[in-house]
Amino acid sequence: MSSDSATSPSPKSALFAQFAEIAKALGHAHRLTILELLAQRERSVEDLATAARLSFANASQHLRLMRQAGLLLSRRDGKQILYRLSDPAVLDLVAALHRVGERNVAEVREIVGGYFRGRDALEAVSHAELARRMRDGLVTVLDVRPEDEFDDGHLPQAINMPLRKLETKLRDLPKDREIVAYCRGAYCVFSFEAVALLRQHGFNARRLEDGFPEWKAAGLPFV
Amino acid sequence: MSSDSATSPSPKSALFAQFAEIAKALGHAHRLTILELLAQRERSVEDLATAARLSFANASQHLRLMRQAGLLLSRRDGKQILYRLSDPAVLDLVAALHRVGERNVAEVREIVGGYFRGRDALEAVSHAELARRMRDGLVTVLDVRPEDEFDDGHLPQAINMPLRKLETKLRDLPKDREIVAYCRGAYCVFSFEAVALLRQHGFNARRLEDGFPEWKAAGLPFV
DNA sequence: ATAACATTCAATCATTTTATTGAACATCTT
DNA sequence: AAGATGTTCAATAAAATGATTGAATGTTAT
Repeated sequence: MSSDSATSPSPKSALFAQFAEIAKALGHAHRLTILELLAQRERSVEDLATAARLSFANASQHLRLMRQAGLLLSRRDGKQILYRLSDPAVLDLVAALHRVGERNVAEVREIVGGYFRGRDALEAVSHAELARRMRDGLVTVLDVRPEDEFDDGHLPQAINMPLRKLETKLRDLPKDREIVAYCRGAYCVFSFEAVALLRQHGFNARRLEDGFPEWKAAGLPFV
Repeated sequence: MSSDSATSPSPKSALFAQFAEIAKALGHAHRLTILELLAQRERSVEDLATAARLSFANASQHLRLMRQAGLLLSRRDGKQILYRLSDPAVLDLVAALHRVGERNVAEVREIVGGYFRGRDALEAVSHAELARRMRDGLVTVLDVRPEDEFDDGHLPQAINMPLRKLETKLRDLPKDREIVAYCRGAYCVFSFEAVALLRQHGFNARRLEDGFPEWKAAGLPFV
């Protein structure tokens, strides 16, 4: 029996309470959505609210909470308040969360295996592999995020075709080179949909395993 | 404006809801305490409840919640139910949580800088460094966790002296070799207290940066 | 100054969590 | 079979969280 186990008094409990606040701040689907959006780039409250389909005040509330927990920082730019991730470590934290889910939660495995993997018979490309193939000039890189996110930063030489416009622009893509489509992150549906559509039309397409934030975080070059 | 940002329907929201459940399961100081205990080894409900100073039913409730979230697994052994971490990825997740806190939460920096760092003027030893110094036979390794945790697994050649017994056993330790004390993890107070005590008595003592679970997770040998 | 705008704050209500209690269940011992 | 033990379950009360509303704040444009 480790009777003296919890004998340690305040400092550790205080720490753990703080860590718990951080975890709580991650503990809501809307907040995870907001984090994914902010992983792409700094955004205003209004912007985030509409993108995440939340009311203004509600988005503001979630943002404040995450800022207090240390996940976000904000700055004022004119009338707007712009939020951003406080630290790349936040991306790691979210990634760790994803990994635990994928490995240990049946529901997650089902969704990932069923919906995501089902649409994507071929293996996805890791960012390291994509970087190599880009150096060798072997691939066309397709960014299927919304235009504004593309404008704010994207992979070198990537072509931006938001999913909705993709079908009308297919003629601009090469049939003889492999196309790698990427998006916001591992669970962003855009790139899955894009690859499915491209394959239907006879293109040789694959998906980047993760997304733009991870590419950036890995220290790979971007524009 | 990325008006089509949240157009993606169910699968992603369902995923994020699942991930949020995992984060929620981390979002309570008591649960983080339980996780730290379980990082050492498998434990029964009763054991955990007393170690974490919780009522039986309350501990059971927290455990069930974490199991449902995928953080823990349980098995029956006779009358007892033994819980354990479901996956080393859970350790990574907790570590990522700590890192975000240390880097971005003022309160955490204060506690760590004030209490923990204050007691430990010298730099802590990383597990990689300790492994090297152990190979070279340069250090005495001191495990200051409770006896039962030591019995269930510890660093090779480590001597177990739970904090309460340390003062009475000082004569058994060498004054001419460096002593490295370790404990449950980075925020386990035992090793800080131990090093402080040892230094007071003229020993050359340092702390292992993290703890036994991290040593194990790094693939280093243990008994 | 005044108006318009972006965001936060405060108050509210519905919902979810937490801790406690005591009963119920499964397993072992006798 | 009966009792003891370890754990879970169900019910409850107190506390925290989430979403909505409308007012308040700080900024820019007129």
